[in-house]
Amino acid sequence: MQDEFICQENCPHLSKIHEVEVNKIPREELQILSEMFKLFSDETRLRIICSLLNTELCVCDLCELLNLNQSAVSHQLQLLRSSKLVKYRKEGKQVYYSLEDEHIESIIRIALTHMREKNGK
Amino acid sequence: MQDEFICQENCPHLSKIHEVEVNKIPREELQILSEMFKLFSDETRLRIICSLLNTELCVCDLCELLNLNQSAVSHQLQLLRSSKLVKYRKEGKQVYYSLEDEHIESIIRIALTHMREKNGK
DNA sequence: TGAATATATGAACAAAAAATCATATGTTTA
DNA sequence: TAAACATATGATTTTTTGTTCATATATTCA
Repeated sequence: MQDEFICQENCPHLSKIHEVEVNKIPREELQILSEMFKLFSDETRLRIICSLLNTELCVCDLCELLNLNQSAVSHQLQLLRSSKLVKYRKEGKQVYYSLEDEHIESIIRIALTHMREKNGK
Repeated sequence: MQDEFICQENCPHLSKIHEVEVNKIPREELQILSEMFKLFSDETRLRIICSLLNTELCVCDLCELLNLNQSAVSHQLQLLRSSKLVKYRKEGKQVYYSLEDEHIESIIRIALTHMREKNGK
């Protein structure tokens, strides 16, 4: 994982590097962040999240909406749950899922804006 | 990928499902979005992105900062480039990378806020 | 022009994650 | 309490993704 070969001349730019070092977000936070983004990075999970933007839904609704089998949906919900992106409540046989908070919607909205600017017509 | 078994009784909730269907973000957009989030989902790439939050850096600076070899960094930059998250300019032998726009910083900031609320002490 | 430098990239390998399958758990109702 | 139903979960297989190694490209400078 380590390198032997590193630039020598005017590169690397030591003062810049120092500045970035000083202002950097702690490594542990970045690790948690990357795990969070990982949850948004799978299309199935993203579809689940977006389906929950305006309403709560039970597992079965999600299967129907996403045209996926129950096991796949439950496995993904498990991941979303354990990272606190969704919460759930039980009612009889059913389990209703909803988004944990409003940040999630904000993130989706901004990402959409960026995406439409960059990739949109 | 498909299911034989789908809930039958009061579930699925047809009117809810219909509402979600109507308001849903188009599938192709979600696919692009998920690819974008995928770029944020790897810790190495996230470290690259965050290093670029306030300044442009050349490949070699990034190697030094992240303590990674040049090939690994270049491969990740290639991904970030092809999804238009970073741009670059060449100056002599060096190539300077910077973030494409401000949305990227916004996304990081909001995600950080969410994360600190949920996981912070 | 040839050597040194900075970066890019193809291929191979290793690690991680998603889907599937089988089955378990927990709730309702006949 | 047994059957039906809704969901969860462990194990396995398949697919994706990241890193490394080797090498290619492009720029500078002697």
